[in-house]
Amino acid sequence: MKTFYITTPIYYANSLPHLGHLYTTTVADVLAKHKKQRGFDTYFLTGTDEHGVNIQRVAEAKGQTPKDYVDYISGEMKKMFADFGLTDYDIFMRTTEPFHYEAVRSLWRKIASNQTPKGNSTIYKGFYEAWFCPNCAEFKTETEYEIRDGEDVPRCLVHERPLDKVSEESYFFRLSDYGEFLLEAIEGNPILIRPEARKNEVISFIKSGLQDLSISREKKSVSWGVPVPGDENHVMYVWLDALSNYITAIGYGNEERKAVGFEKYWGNVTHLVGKDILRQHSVYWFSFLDAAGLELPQTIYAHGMWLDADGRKMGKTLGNTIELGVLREHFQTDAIRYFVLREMVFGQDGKFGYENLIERANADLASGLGNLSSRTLSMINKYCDGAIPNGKIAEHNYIYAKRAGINPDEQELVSVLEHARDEFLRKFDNFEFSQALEIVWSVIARIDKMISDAKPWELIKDENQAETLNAVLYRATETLRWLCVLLFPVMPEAMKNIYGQIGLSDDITVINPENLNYGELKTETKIGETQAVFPRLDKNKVMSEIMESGKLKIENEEPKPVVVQPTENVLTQNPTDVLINNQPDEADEVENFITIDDFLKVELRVGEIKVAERIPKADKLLRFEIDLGEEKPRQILAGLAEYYEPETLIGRKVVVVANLKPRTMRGLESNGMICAASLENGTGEKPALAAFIENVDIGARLK
RNA sequence: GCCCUUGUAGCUCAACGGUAGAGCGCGCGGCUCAUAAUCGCUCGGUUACAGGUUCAAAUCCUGUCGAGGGCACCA
Repeated sequence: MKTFYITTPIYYANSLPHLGHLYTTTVADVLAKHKKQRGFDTYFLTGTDEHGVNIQRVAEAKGQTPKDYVDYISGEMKKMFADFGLTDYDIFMRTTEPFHYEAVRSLWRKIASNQTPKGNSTIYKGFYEAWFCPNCAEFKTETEYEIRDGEDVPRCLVHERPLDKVSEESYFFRLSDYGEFLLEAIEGNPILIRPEARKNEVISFIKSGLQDLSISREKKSVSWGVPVPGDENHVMYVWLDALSNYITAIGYGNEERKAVGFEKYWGNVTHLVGKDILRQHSVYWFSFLDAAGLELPQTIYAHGMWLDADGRKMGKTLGNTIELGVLREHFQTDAIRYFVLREMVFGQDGKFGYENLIERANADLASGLGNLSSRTLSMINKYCDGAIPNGKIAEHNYIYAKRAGINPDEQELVSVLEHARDEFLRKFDNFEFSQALEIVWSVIARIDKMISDAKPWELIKDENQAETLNAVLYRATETLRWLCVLLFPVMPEAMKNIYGQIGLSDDITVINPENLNYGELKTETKIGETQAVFPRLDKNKVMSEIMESGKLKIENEEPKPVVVQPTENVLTQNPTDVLINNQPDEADEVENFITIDDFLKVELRVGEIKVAERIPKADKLLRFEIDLGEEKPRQILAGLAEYYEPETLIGRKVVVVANLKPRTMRGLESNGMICAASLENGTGEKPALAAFIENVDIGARLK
């Protein structure tokens, strides 16, 4: 039997679930359901990565044991998955499972017993150097210390005291011997790393030279991890422990999971990862696997990140994150699933805004698929006593069918459906979900058009058209049946629902779309009770509710959690090697202060508007000449034309960013920026110019 | 500084080197089975710019500019 093994990253258990977790897991769930339908023996892994110094520290800060803490986080993750219907995973992997300890230790031994492609030992003991703050009693990472001008020794950000350079014993993996092996494996295989652009990045990273990788820490500095076999003074450090979950979960190196079937699944694994952890999943993971004498994965696919509706990165500070609570409260799970697959070109970054989601749900689901189902079934109720009519047209009635604009031969529709189905599957197999869905929607449009052309509500009045009417309704319903099967993995609940409304009761989860045959929908089948599957959303109403809940949330916000940055290995040169995770998480976002120096870079000055006028053919721009106490007034352009009459601004004193890089707009150079309070919540309210209550001198600097 | 990707309609995206299309949105008209739905029509493009190769370029090559990303460097 063909097998398919799909994994999400195991999410690092140091922060609560967010959109990135939901997204990757959703895609994996869709793929798993799809492959199951198509007869694959499918295995779906997700879970949490639960070791490491970060978790140890967060737990300590909360006065918990690390185990209690990761139990809590993984519990939250499972709850979130359940909230969004993501319950079909075969294992929720946790690296704290005893079987994983056993297996990863066995993997370590296996690797250690082998040699690198260049005949060296794979693992050796060395030293790595790190900066240690005695006051904190902790090693400090790049993000936790600063190097001041003219100083060599970094200072702890907490105590501002110079750090000690401490040399610590560590085991290293001889990654530097694997460059050629990796290049050969990756360059020659077009589907090993996808998409192509990411593959190129990995290749160029490898070509720039690989350094050996520290894979352990002394137990005295990091205790929360898997002990190194044969040296209980060390625990494994991050990657070897975390990545290996993909094999330990299916039975590598342990008895407990053996029954799952490492042999049958491993050759057919697809790893979904965020682009931020691709390198670890390729360079490190492939090398570990080779060192253990194991096959490489079939495909590792790096997907993009979700940006906000304006294309900016999401973050706490910008307040533009998508809140899972809001999604759950206001949107159908199936609509979210559809949206994330339809809206993002898989592999590229995508934009996620509540408004876009509402628009998609209304246009494609409510008006599109939902309405087609609704109009078709309601006509069957009205015109055919609620039973699927016969779709055949007798030859002597062809003339009437043609008169109604209907091709008497259903073969034309059959080829359309078959072609759409084949293309859909082809795109799906190639991870082109967005395009696959587009194809399905072109079929919906076609059936809508068929109905409009045939006008069943008129056919019913003409007894010569009885067969035409039946054929139209049969064709529409049979198409719906096909669409339910195709779309089931994407929108499982809704498609089951429509499938049931058509009057079908077999198990849609195992209907292979490849085997769909036109005409298998049985005449005389009684259709089920019809109901709207996709509710239409009132955009304004939903948006204002979301805004309201957003405000409430900010008021009730808990104090910020302790900031913990990932610990880095100082010797390896990859400070950005963050843990298994994807999407920016809260812990990364908390610290976002600027220094006084940063602020002083911005030269804010008081200026008086001398001239203000509209610019021909520019709807938004106004041209100003503003006196900043310089030789002559500056020309500054600002997008205020929609909100202010230029005349009313003359003589006003405003705050100007005086050292902004000049920029040309509408052919005019702008030498600064006028400061105004802007309401960026999309309500279109007018901005307010910054002003002073007291009298101020022109040119005065603000600081 | 080096490298990768990308630039097509207001927006999101298509288009083996062969007549630039679709969806959404906008405007007009039709229809009533349906969830203010749906159907038709219209509007919308010098394919970022400049060269080159070719019978033919959105597509291939070179350069410029813009966007995103990776690495290095700096902080």
